[in-house]
Amino acid sequence: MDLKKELNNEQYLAATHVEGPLLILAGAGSGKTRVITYRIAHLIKNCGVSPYNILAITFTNKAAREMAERASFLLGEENLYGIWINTFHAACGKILRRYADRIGFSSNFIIYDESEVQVVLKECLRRLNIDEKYLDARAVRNYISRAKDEMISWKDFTKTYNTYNNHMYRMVADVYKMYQETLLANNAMDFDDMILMTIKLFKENPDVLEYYQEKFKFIMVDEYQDTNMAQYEFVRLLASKYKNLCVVGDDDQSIYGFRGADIRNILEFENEYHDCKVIKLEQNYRSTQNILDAANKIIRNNTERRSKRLWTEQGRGEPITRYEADDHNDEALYIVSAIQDGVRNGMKYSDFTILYRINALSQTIEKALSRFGIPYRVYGGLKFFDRKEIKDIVCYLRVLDNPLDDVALRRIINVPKRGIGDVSYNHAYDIAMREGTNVLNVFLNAGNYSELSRTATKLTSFALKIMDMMMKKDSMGISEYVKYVIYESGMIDELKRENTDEAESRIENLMEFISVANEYENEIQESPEAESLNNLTSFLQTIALSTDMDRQENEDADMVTLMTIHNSKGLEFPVVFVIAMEEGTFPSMRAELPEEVEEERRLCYVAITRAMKKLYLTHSRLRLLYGRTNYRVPSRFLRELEIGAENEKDKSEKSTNFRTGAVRKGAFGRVVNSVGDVKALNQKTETVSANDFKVGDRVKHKKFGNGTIVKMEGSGDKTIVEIQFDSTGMKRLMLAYAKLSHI
DNA sequence: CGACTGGCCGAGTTA
DNA sequence: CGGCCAGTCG
Repeated sequence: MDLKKELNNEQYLAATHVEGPLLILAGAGSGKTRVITYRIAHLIKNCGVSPYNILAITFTNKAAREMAERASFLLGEENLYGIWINTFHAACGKILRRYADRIGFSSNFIIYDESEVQVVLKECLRRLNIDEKYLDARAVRNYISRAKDEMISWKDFTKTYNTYNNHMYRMVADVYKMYQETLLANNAMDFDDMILMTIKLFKENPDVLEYYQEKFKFIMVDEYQDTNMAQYEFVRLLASKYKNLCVVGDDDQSIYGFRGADIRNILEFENEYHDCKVIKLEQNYRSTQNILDAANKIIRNNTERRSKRLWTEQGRGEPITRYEADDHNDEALYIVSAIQDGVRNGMKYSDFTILYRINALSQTIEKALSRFGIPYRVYGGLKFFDRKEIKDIVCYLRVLDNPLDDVALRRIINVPKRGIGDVSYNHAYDIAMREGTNVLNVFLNAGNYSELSRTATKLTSFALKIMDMMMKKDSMGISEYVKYVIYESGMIDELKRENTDEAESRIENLMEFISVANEYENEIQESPEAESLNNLTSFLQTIALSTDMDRQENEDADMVTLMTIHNSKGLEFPVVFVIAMEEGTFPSMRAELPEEVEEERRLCYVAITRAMKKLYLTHSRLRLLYGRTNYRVPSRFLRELEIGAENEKDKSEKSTNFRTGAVRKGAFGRVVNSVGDVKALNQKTETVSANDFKVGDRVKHKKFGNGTIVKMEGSGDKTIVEIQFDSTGMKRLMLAYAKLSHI
């Protein structure tokens, strides 16, 4: 490991900084993960620091995993034994499990996801007689979450807002209080609480804080610009003894203001730690100069930032292409053809990524991709762990882990349908409260209560089934047990009886969940610090902190990727499409204040800097969104980028090769795109005319093989042919792009 | 008492 | 266009 050789000068200075605070301002693509991992390696190998004394914090599991992989590549896994490379939430989770009793929780506490939080809040609103029309659960959730980001407890909240005597805030304060009491009573925390409870633990238990301060003599925080006040405080407490704190971030990539990220944490790091060293990484190893120019052009419109300018030793590369579509379908078809052209020229599907501001925009693209047989995967949207069947099985496991988990119990009480509903549950809940026992216990003895007489038999047999499953808990491994519960619960039988495509896919998801459990088992075996907790508890915690991005299902599969810009942060792709660059969508119509628009602009900066070789920016004059078709105005970001729209007439030609950025007179009257590859322009294939084909013709397609045209729609460039292929079935293709030939 | 259906309202980014 | 709730049917 020759640091001098493998790092540039700034990277080297950052990686070899050992003691005292260090701020690394790392521009997009400047090799920041590289610097962190080399610094870890340097500390351990050259400075004699024990891995046990190192804490590295990231925001996503994916980033944590990548960092751990790269560090063990440098040092070998055996030399990392005892290091913590975790997300904020996972690190706090580990600490809290160990000391939960010090703050009034038991160590198998559960983490509520957003939908469970909503359920609890709705219940609170109902009990407080607050009309949801005036104050709904969503709004309350926002108030509470923002308060928690700033470490404002319900007591503080009440105090502060009492002085304003504002009716709305008073109500929020009441809900906040009841919400926290409910969580505590259920031995549950929300995501925000995990950080807050750890801070509380530290503040109330100096011995615990001291222990972790000593343990984590060296602390590193990735994506520091995304920290909120609570996370800042967590880090500050841990680092306050040795001050060996290294934070890495980029103020230009701060895009989580809406969840409380406070950009001041990074902008004011130097004031907070005044003897700190600051290193800027500006050399970019990811993108071409054209892409970086665009990024610089966009971000210079922001005022609240530290100056930074990305540069590269790579050449100018491909010009950036802007495409103005007629409508959302046209936009999708343009992307499809650009991808098909790229693939025809030797690129892989996995080289292409489509980024958008909001999840709803993936719909049209998905339809077009599947229509043309292009493999793709969508991150986000309806997430795996949000699917009904997955939540159901998770709730089964939660009840089996902790029979007092009423929220989970309520969810599975009628899954599969067994004729028990809310009314029975509520009766049982009241009885349990009255008698100081738990709901499951009441179910078991349902025959003794007149309120439950009608459903008593069903309730008792359900409770017995749960008890039966509980007995088997310790006799098998996690994945085996998960499988057992999935079948034993009757979920599979019910789905099989439904016999629909949807049920089929739910069964597949449940099977996939078994492999999630399987993966967990494998990871646990590799993990140095085998958890002392029982397997089920720890498995449940792990999946509570998992997201879609973390499931590495055939990661190297050759597929086009679709995701929101937020999800794309930290990733890179050869070809990037940023779609729906229109006012109201990007920037969002909700961004009104100047600082909100600046955050949108940073988001645009993030999107642009994901691209390595080629960047497409698309927008449409018409778009169907939320069930309405509207006229759209091009995004102000396109104007700031000074890239004119492509000429409509050239659509079919231009799509024949992805290298044809070409010079075009733009909508803003300026010629900006640099000249494309002339050779590539000349390589374009001759345009296919609709007149060359008719229904019934036998044709050949490069990918799908031989087939028969069964239908033709539209005319000219827009002709769509439906072909029954001999081996691959029915496909609908754009004639202009399908490159068909007669046989 | 629970299941099912129709109508209405709302529509962002996330660990 | 879709999720959720209220009202009605079984």
